Amino acid sequence: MVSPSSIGPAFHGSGHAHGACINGALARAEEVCRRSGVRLTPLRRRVLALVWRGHRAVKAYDILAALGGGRGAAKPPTAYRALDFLMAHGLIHRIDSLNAFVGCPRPERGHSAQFLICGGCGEVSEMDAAGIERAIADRAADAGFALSRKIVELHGTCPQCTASPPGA
Amino acid sequence: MVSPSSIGPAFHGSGHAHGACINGALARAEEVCRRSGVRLTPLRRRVLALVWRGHRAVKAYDILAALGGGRGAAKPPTAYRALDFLMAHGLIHRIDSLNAFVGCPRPERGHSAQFLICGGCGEVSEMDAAGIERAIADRAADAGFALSRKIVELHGTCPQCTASPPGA
DNA sequence: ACGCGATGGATATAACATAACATGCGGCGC
DNA sequence: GCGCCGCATGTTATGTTATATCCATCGCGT
Repeated sequence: MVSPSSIGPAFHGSGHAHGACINGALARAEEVCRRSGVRLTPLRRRVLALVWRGHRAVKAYDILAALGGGRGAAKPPTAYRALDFLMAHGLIHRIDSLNAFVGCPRPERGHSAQFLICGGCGEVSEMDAAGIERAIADRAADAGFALSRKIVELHGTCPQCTASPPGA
Repeated sequence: MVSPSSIGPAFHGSGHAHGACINGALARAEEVCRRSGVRLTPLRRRVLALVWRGHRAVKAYDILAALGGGRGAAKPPTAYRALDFLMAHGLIHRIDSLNAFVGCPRPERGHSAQFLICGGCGEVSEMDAAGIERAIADRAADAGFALSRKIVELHGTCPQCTASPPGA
């Protein structure tokens, strides 16, 4: 194992038992909401599960389509409201460079994260790298700039895709 | 001059002679295009000047509106094509978290930049901080991740706005 | 004149996001 | 029980951002 004690930029590849990821995420979400005294309603739970369908970033309109396919189709605000709630409670993150959302593996901790985004398989891995945080904080301090939101989205190719590209 | 040898996270505040910024940017752009053997057409030049109207990020549809106000209004592809060209040649950057574009003060150098974005005045300052770059490269290497595009967008409040908030 | 590539115009539509208002439903005081 | 309140969701409409596709034009080499 590369990074035992951090979130770790571990890419999952194609063959892992993903059900455990989803169930774990839902359980952590229940706990977070219980502690904050807010309600993880069935709709919000469904949306969270949809975001956790994989380790890729999911688009709002894909959520929407999955919520209500046919006639009684869900409308955009339904999805966006649930997503806003989940973001407000740190259960998901928005990836601005993709206009998409990804589940947070550590919702318990208020954190500012960095993301590795593989252009091959689409997988998004969340890090909490102290070195990057520190470098950013130092440079902002030099500039007299008071930081609020730090966006670090790193695009590239994950180890698995470097070894065996998806197209090959 | 505040930061003689670096790009410097210098915020300009409200009172500086901005014409020089625009003219300088246009002159650098001419030079970059000349060297690359591509054409800075009148349209592209106009769009670049519009992006440089200030040190804030500018939205594509604001460009569009400025291009053709009335009946013979410019159409979206006109603006996006010019913006794509300017980005391809490093003359402007896209700020993903704002869906907007900002002029690059150093188009000569291929660089990967970080941005400080003030929520008070809207000013965007470009940095090229070696420490941040290094921390990111190190962490990506640890993860076996091959970087291509690095997005670092830091939201907060600039020194001027910290001292005297725009609303006050 | 002819072909060719680059440029930009025109039309249409896709993709992403929010405003404003209506409805349902559960808790709570009384 | 009843009225009221607040939250969550549904509904309608619209605003914002971006792209696909096809076509007209222009400069240029031959």
